[in-house]
Amino acid sequence: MFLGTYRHAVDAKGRLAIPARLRERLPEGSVISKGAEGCLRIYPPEEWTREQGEQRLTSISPAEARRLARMMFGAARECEFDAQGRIVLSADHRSYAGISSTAWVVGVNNVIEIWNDEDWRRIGEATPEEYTRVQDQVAERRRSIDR
Amino acid sequence: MFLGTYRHAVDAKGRLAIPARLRERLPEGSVISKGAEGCLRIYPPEEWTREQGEQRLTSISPAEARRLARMMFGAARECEFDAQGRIVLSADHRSYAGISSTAWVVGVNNVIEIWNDEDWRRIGEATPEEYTRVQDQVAERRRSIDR
DNA sequence: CACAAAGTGGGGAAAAGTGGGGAAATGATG
DNA sequence: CATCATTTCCCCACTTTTCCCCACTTTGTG
Repeated sequence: MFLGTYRHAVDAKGRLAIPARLRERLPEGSVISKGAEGCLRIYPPEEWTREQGEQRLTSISPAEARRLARMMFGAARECEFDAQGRIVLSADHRSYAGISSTAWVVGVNNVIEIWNDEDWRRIGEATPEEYTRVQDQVAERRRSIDR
Repeated sequence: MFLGTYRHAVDAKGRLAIPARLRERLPEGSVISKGAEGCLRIYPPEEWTREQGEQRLTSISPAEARRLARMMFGAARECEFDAQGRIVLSADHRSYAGISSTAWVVGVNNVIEIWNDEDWRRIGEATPEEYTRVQDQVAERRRSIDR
């Protein structure tokens, strides 16, 4: 389980230190990819497999499957740490997430997300009212699906 | 698993460097052929073998199957690397894929695809909003498969 | 307060990518 | 069959990027 929010520097080489608390739970073979709402996501191996499953492309895959597979796998990279526990964010990933010299690293239960300052501020600094409203929305949605 | 998108130069001799990250997973006997939507595809040996099995022609094969097999196997070549890790794209392959001086090399799980600038931009590049939508599609697809 | 762990920054070696020259192979032509 | 042109591919040189290593700063902890 990944918990907590951390604000770290991204240096001129695009390196970002992953907080030790989170890193110690990230095994070899983790994957970083683009996530919803413009964040980057680090998936531990079993989560990546669960998400992407076996989207194997063959000569007879339907057009929609081809498009999805191209985007999902093309956007991803294996997550490689240097001796200081940093990963290098590719130029593509940085521009997708709007990240320049700092980033927020956030543990979100089963995955780790990486955000730029501005976007994270919008999400992380919710007022009690917003928090309550969102909670109720999720609950409502669950009920309507279970029915 | 092949991951990531890379933009590389294609020189006057039609040579294209395959990114080291992808190349290190490509054994001897890999095959390059034409793919859907105007891309080129590199198949590792086991994927190529699978295609061979699935596309074996018999007396009862439908016309489209015959046509697909002729196109795909007729356009195929063994993938040969020089000492710098480059392959030579044949004139036929380059014109099929509309490739001149640059190309995108994309890891798509079990295969590698090669695209020209314009087509890849259309298929692979996505704003966070588009990407979020595509991800939701993958999730939706999974749910309908699991059911 | 001291020590250890975590995070930050930069220099330099190694690897990856790019481009071109020229020998060898291929094939066309007189 | 000899000659010339063309293509292929092997080799070398150069540039750029990556990543490994070291050192310093900051933070956390006993």
